[in-house]
Amino acid sequence: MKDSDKPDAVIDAALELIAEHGFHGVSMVMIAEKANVGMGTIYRYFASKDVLISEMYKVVENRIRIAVVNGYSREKTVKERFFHLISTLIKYLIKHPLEFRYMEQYHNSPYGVAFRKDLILDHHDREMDLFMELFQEGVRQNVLKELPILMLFSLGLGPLVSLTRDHVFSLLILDDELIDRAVEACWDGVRRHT
Amino acid sequence: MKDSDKPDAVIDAALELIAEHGFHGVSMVMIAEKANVGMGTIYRYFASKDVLISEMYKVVENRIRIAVVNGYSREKTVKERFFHLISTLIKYLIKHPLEFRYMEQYHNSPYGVAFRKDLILDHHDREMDLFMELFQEGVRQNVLKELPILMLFSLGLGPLVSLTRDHVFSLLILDDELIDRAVEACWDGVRRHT
DNA sequence: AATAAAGGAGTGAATGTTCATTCCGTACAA
DNA sequence: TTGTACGGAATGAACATTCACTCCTTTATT
Repeated sequence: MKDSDKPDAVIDAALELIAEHGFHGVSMVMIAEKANVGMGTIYRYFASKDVLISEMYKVVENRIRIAVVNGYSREKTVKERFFHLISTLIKYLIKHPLEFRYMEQYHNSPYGVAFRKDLILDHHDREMDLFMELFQEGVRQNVLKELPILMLFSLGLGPLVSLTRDHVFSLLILDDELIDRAVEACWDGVRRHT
Repeated sequence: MKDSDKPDAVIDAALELIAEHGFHGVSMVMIAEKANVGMGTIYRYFASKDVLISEMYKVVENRIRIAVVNGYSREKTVKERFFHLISTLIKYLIKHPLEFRYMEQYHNSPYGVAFRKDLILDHHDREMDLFMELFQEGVRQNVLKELPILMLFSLGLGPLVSLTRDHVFSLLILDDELIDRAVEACWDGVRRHT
């Protein structure tokens, strides 16, 4: 065996199980079994279930950031960048439904609440900062509506979450064309109408 | 004592506790204590914790429906109706943050997933139907974008959830003017631009 | 009207189960 | 042989649910 696949195996197993059954529907035994690992092994790498869950968050968040930053250029127009960010994000999440479901659960749990405050108030997250920066620039250029940044954020990203969820739960099938039209609609929501 | 306050007391206590600590952060003992009721009493009215949680959903859903339907008239234009529905909904949820938090948790839990499918596929929910009907009419009149109804739904209501959450967690203060501007922006998202 | 019996709402300690976490034994590497 | 990664049975705490009991109200009986 390589220099320990184990932690990764644990994270992958946990991701799959939690996406399906929720944080509290999944026991450490279930995770250990799915990962083909002993109970004790999990605790060698993660101090507790809570720590495991938080580590998973960081892992997923990082994967998303990497996907989204790829191909992003500060040289492009605000509109182009907006389109790139939103549609890349939707496409990534649709391709990785387990990660999407995991994130959704995390954000809507007691973990997520405290986290959310830090995130936005302390500006610690680089992915978020990308959006902040973009929206700020958009407002400065009179391209976007003159609203609090956080509101632009909700207007631009709120539909994304809802749409992705519908797709993940097969209530709707988002193909590339439909995604484009959705992003166009989000853009209509945030952009300034002369 | 009146003809049994107990079940209501249980629901109110549970609502408060669950909004704060999440489904699994709340034990039946905690609920009983907060409601000033014996453990066994809860089980006289609700067969299990799961049943209690589902009943609570129905109660909250109904309160919301009543608030939203009030003042709604099929005679008004699509735009007027859209504004009425969305802003009434935001205002109600801001006024009842416990109910908002409860609903959010429910929708993002294993309960909510199955539920969500029924809801949309079986058209059983009257509040939802109000939106469906409105969007359908809007598309027919060429007032709204020609997109799947479910997409219009996400575009119109996605930001609402996100905005309300920001307000409830004090990341943003939504006054009436800001709400109006937010709904205006949502409208820009779904409406057809000539 | 006074008294008794029934019925059922309300209670909370006791139960059995589930789970996170621990800890000790095993296997393998150096 | 010593040390390190691993496994999984054992532990104890927390929890949902039950049940035998206590009122208290309503109804029946005299």
